[in-house]
Order: sequence, then C-alpha cells, then structure tokens
Amino acid sequence: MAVSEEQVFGRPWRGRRRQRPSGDQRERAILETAERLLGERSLNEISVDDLARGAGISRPTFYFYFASKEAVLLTLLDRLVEEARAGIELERLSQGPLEVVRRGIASVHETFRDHRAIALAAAEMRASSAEVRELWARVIEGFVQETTAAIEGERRRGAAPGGAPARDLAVALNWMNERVFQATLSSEVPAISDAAVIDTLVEVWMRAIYGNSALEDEAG
Amino acid sequence: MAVSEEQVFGRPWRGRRRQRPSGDQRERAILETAERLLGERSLNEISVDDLARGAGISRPTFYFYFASKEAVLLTLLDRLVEEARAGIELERLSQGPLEVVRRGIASVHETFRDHRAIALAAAEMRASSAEVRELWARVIEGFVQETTAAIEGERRRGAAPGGAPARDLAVALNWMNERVFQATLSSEVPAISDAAVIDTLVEVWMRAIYGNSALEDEAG
DNA sequence: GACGCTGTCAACACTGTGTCGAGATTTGTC
DNA sequence: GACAAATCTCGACACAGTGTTGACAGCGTC
Repeated sequence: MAVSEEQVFGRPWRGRRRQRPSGDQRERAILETAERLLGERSLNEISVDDLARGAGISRPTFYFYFASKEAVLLTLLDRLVEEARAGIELERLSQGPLEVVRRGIASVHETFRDHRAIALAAAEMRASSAEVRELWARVIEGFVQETTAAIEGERRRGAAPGGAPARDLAVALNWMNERVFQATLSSEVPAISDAAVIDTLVEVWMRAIYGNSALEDEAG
Repeated sequence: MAVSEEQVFGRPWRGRRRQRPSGDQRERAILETAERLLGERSLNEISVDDLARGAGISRPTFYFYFASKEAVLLTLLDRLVEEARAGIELERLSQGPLEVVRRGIASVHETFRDHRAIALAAAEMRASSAEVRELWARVIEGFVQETTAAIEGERRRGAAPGGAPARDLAVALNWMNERVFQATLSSEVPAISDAAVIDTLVEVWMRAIYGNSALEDEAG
C-alpha cells in the first residue's frame, strides 16, 4: 500500500503526525491513475481494484468516491469535452470559410490527440455505457448544429450550391471526422496518417459543401 | 430445458427412439439463439448461459461448440461479410460512376440493414475483441482498395480533379459510410434517416471525388 | 464386447463487481 | 478538551459470470 501511495503522492512519508490524504487528493489520485492506466490498456482490462490500488486505497473506498469505473471515465471525458469546446471558441476570429473549417477541425484534433487515451476509451465505452453514449451524442449534436447553420448560411448567400439537406450533410461530415480521428489516433487499419488527416478532412468538407459534381446529371 | 428445445427445434418431442440432436443442429441452434437475442440486447448483456439455454444445452456443452461468445459473433459476422461481398459483386454491371457508387453503397446498406443486430453487435465488439477488429479491418481495407483504384482511374482519365492522395480520400469516405450506417441503424442521435442516408452519402462521395471547390484558392 | 469418437454436464476454481456494517479519523462547536 | 457529527476506510460478504475438469453416456465398428 505504501508503495502505491508513493506512485501518486511523490516521496515516501517521513515526518510525524501526517494526517491521511484529503478526499480531494484521493479523487484526483483515482483520476490520474485512470488516465495513466488507460494509456496502457483498455477500460475493460482495468479493474476497480487496479484503480483503487493505484490511488492507494481499497476497493470499497473507491466506491466512496465514484459509483463505478464508468463514472471515472465520464468525469475524465467531461473535462476533455470542455477543453475541446474552449479550443473551438478560440478559433472564432478567423476569416474565410476554408479557414473556419480548417481551424475547427484542427482544434478538435489537437485536443483529442493530447488525451488520446481518454478519447479512445470513450469511443470504446460508447458501446456499453448509455451515459457515455448520451454525453457523446450531445457533443456531436452541438457540432452538427453549428455545421448545419453554417451550411445554410453559405447557401442563402449563394456561396454554396444546394443539394442534400444541410443537416444530413452536416451529420455525415461530423461522423466522418469522428471515425477518421478515432482510426488515426488508434493507428487502426486503414487509417490516415496524423500529418495528412486534417488536409484530407478539410478537402472533403469543402467539396461537400461548396463543390458541384461535374457529373451531377450524367447517369441516374 | 424441454421448453428451450421447443423454442429452437419446433414441436415438442413425442415419438419414440429419437436420437439427440446432431452437432450441426446444436451449432445452428446456438447461432440462431445468438442472432435472436442480439435483437433484444447487446452481447455484453447476453451470458454464455443464455446462449446455452436458448439452444437447449448446458453451459459446458456450449464450450464444446464455441470457444467463447465472441467466437459465435465472429461466425455470424463472417457470414454477413460474405453476403455483403456477394451483394457488391452483383452490382458490377452498372455503367457510369454515379451508378457504381450508388449501387455499391446501397448494396452494403441493404445487407447490414437486413442483419442489423449482427452489424451493431460487431461494431460494439470491435472495441473489446481483437479478432472482430481484425476481421472488420480487412473488410474495410478491401473497400478502401477498390475505392482508391477507382479514384486513381478517374483521375488518370481526366474525369476527376487532383487533390488529396486517393487512398486518404478513400479511407475518409469509407469510414464515413461505416459510421453513418452505424448511426442510422442504431437510431443514434444525430443520425440520418434511413430514407435519406444513401442520397446523402452518394452526394458526398461524388463531390469529394469529382467536385472542385469553388473556394479552392479563396483564403490561406 | 471393448475400443474410440462425439457429446454432455455437475461441480469446481477463479476473477470481478458492488454492498454492508463496524470502526477510525477529522472537523466543528461549546 | 470533550463530545457529536460528518467524513472516510476497509474486511468480509453475496453474487454473477467465465472457463475447466473429470466422469460418463450413446453410437458405430471391428
């Protein structure tokens, strides 16, 4: 146990009269342990006991702080989402549509890349946890609404041609980004290299929104 | 137990001298039970015991036929993939690129929609099973290679403009389809309606491959 | 009629989750 | 500085699920 505490709280205890770590410290220790372990293996392969030991507490004590390991991931994910949103806000000052799209995509990509472990764990847990699924759905829905509004704006001012309903287009483009980022971050195959992923996605977005297919009336 | 057997083998046993069901029957019963139960809940929520009981056997006997419940899903998925491939082959006779793309996408969509339960379970198990992940990776890789070849062909004959590397484009478009189908089949939010999903995807594909953005050189 | 093959399952060992209740520690109050 | 309340801690338990073992049953066949 002493060994585990050292992992998280630094140097071993020497002085006298040291109280036990506060609740906040413990909670933080659990979150840090979770993010560290997620870098090594998936949440399914991490037991509540692993998280508890990593934070220097027993398993029942873990349950004093979190209802389950999903709850830990949810807390981590909340932070990440907050960070991603903040990143996008910062990019609002850009000018032309190309730059807006590029910066928005790049910003999300950066945030996720900096916390790969959490992003990938979240993608994985979407399958089994309704709460993760709902949180994620809200995030994507937010992106979709902004995208839809932007497409409709560009169509109204005549800059973008008509075509599929703006929302359907927005949904398809946003899911594409989500899935492609996931593949790139996890080095799944097939994937796009980290260096090329932004350019590729931006190109598809720009053509899907602004481009007119040369073959629009060829066949069917 | 008798009740479970009736579920799968039809009418209750009456005659004399009936041998126990053959190994093939049992294996089929397990697969059928799995597909039926997957229509109701996810594979995580289905225990080996559920599958065994549904097939009228005990849990240890289940392990005589399959190494795990993942192995059952893998067998189901193998069939589905085979069916999807066959569907695409049938569409080879179409003429213009628009029709080729549309028929290819529609064919995959149909196959998956007809076995929603399996397709969704596979997407879910990609997270936790390396074997499912690898099988799925091979499937998508196949689509990507065909798409890449098609794009390069169209570029060579001057029908499609240059841009991002053909393979990167192909990867992005195929992941988009995968993710959008998944969202549509599971009625996730946000999703595209079943009726509009093909048109939307085809439009993005055509524009991404053939369309030139009107703003290509607008901003930075 | 005993050998081998395919099936079959009760009982076991194990891993992991979540809960309970009894106690220790800390904090606030007078 | 003592007492109560709130906060924190964990041993021990109940439970659900997985996968294995070993004994044994039916069936063809030489």
